[in-house]
Amino acid sequence: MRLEIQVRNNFKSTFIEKPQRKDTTLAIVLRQDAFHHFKKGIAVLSSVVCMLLSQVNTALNKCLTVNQAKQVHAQIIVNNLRDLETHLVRQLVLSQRNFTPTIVYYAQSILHHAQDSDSFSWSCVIRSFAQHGQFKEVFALHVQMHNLGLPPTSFSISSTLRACARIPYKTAGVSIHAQVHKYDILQSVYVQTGLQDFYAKLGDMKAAKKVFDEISEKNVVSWNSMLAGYLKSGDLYMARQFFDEIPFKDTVSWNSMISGYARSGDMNMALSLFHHMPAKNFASWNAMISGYVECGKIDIARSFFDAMPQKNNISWITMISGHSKCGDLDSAKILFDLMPEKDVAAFNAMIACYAQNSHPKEAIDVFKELLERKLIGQPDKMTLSSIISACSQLGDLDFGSWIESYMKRIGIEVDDHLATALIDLYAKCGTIEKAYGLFHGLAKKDLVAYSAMILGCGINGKPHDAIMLFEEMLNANISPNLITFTGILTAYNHAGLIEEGYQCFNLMSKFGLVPGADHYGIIVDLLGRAGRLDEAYDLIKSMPIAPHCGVWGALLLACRLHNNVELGEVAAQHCFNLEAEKAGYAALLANIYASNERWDDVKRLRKSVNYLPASKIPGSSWVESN
DNA sequence: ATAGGGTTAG
Repeated sequence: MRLEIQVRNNFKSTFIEKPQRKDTTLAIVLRQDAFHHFKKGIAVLSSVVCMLLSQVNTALNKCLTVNQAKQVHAQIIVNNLRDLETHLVRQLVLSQRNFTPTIVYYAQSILHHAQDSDSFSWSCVIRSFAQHGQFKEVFALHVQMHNLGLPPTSFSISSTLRACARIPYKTAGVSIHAQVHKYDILQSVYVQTGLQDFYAKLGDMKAAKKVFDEISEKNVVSWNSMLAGYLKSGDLYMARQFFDEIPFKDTVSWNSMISGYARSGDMNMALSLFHHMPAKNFASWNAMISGYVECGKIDIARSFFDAMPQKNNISWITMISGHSKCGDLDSAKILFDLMPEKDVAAFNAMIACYAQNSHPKEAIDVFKELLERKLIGQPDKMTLSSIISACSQLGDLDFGSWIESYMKRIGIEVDDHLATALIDLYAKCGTIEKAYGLFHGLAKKDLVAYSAMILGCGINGKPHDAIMLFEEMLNANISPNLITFTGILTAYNHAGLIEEGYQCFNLMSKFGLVPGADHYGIIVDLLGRAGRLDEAYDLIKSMPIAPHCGVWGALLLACRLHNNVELGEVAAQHCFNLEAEKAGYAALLANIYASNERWDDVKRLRKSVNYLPASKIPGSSWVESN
């Protein structure tokens, strides 16, 4: 009993002296203190536990784990205090940063069996789930609550509407609209705004306008949400008219309009609004930066970034990814290193930067740094998508498998986005059956998924599967892009189907696509392997864009296969001019000379090109043989 | 509690 009082007193003093946000040292001390008592609390009595639960969480700012909740729950049961159960769920849900399936499942199961569950408790949990992006769960909970005969509340409704807008799930939202009338809770501004926002987010501006017009006392949020709807539907003109009608514009209104112009590439209008707006905040500056990044004006973007009086994490991240899009890895890394308080999204931007610019090793290094610095936070779906891509580029299936088990461990569910990354990984590493399995399990097969699978079949000796998938994709009205064609042409190439490949290559223009150097490279390879060297050479000469090393390299390889000296020399010369790393090409050319017994040329080449030892190049044992 | 700015797969 004494201990109980002691805990109470100590704890109260902790709670009264709420940590000041600015004084981090004090806050940390207090938090540790609170945690200490929290542990004691579990051991003492559930009434204390209950008090600690609500107050410790305030002090600790999110730390209740499922295991701790289970301990507390056990105390609650033992002491027959079941009217505390939903309180526990609320605390558990409120204290989470990331919702793992375990937590979701556990929270739901307590809620279902709690004796004190009422509309209010359910609503709290629903709201929490909605705030953390658990939209499917939100809707499921809404239905479960309804089935228990509990009436919805204004804030369970507004949260569920938010979820329906995000999933998006139109019929559900409409049925909630009906429920709103049935339970007569349309009077709540939150519900009205939620409804109007739901329709606006789904692009049904007519319905949104109808709800909007019925709101008797419109606040600025209603106006802004409508504005966002018009902007989302791409109707800039309509949006501008609406914007001009807003009686009391706030910063959000201005920012929305600015980013609308910025997204459509009209930076002049964006800039003029930016100058005219009365008070700018972070988002105003950030919208300008991302607008300039989007239209490729990285220097102007950077000047805005540098001119900002204060930057937040989003400014830094936008700028890092801006440099990344231009392939300027150094600038990106410099900014990343300068960034004062990196969060997971900043790491994601840097990892994606390396992964997308063919530096997979560096991507993994940054990932490892994130894992080591546990305070920053856990990797999320975006981190892992990029990392899987990096593994795939390295062909590192072991690390990839580790990633998969890691995802299970920290409770990240494999969505279509991640599954597509894994398809690519398994396909590139030769585990095509696994890739197929994931592909069939996709909720929605989109362009990226098809492209990954087509390429996977192409490089795994299943050209006919690739062709089938390509047709299936066209039947599903998905238009192929340049990357899809890389995949399908690779398939034709591996199958040695020359005419079909050529036809497919010509098909590209029908989709409004201009073949890139990579596509030419594949066709050159295809023709070249078949011995049609002159045709391949003519194709290169007809290219409207400059051929890169891959194209000339393909020709050179074909010349090696068919021992053609003249074209081989031409191709090799181009390769030498284009790339610093000449050893491989030199070895190929030398092989051609050697096959033709032109030993003097071999020696001359050896002198003129400073190549690496032949052991680096497969199938080049010629060096020692003469 | 409703609104705005960023980071993910081929």
